[in-house]
Amino acid sequence: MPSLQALPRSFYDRDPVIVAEELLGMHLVCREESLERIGRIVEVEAYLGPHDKAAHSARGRTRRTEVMFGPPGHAYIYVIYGMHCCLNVVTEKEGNASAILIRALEPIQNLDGRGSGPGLVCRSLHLNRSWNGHDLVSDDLFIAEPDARDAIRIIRRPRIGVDYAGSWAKRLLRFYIAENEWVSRR
DNA sequence: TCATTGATGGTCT
DNA sequence: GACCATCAATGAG
Repeated sequence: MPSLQALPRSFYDRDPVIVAEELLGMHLVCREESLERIGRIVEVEAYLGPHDKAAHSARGRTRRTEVMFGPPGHAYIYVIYGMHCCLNVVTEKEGNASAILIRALEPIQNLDGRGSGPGLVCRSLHLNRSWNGHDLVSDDLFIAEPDARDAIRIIRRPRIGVDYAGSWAKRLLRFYIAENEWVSRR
């Protein structure tokens, strides 16, 4: 069994667009009660910060968005439409409030059901709001570079479900792996 | 294949 | 009380 090494905090402390593209193909690992769940990240969206009208942090620092404003390398998990959780990764220095939404996973190990769609990412990993703010530079929830990373082709598209954000809705901030069957809404 | 809708809750005004 | 970074099931074409 190869030992999976959590990516260092410096990985997250960079331009969110760069982090988003490099996250594609990485392995997301969640260990709970000796069960290890692993999914390959195949689809992400970048949210750039308070100036990005589509980002939660655009409405200022609140109880809900507190984690986004914090230091990089932490998990921002929120509930949407009452029944779904979405997993984000905080990027850049404390105060920038940028983050990457993990939209889809390709099952590698112990995933429950499909990992396709931002709500199902959390469901398949058994993540809930108690993980909000969790440090990803840890050994129970983290992202690691797999031993063999296939060459991938990245597709850039506008983000989903953010039509209210004016010109920001048109920006190509959604990234996914070309021709991957686990990507949502191809 | 596309459009509609129900389930469901936290956050902000 | 309105608004959502949703999903699955349904029914019409």
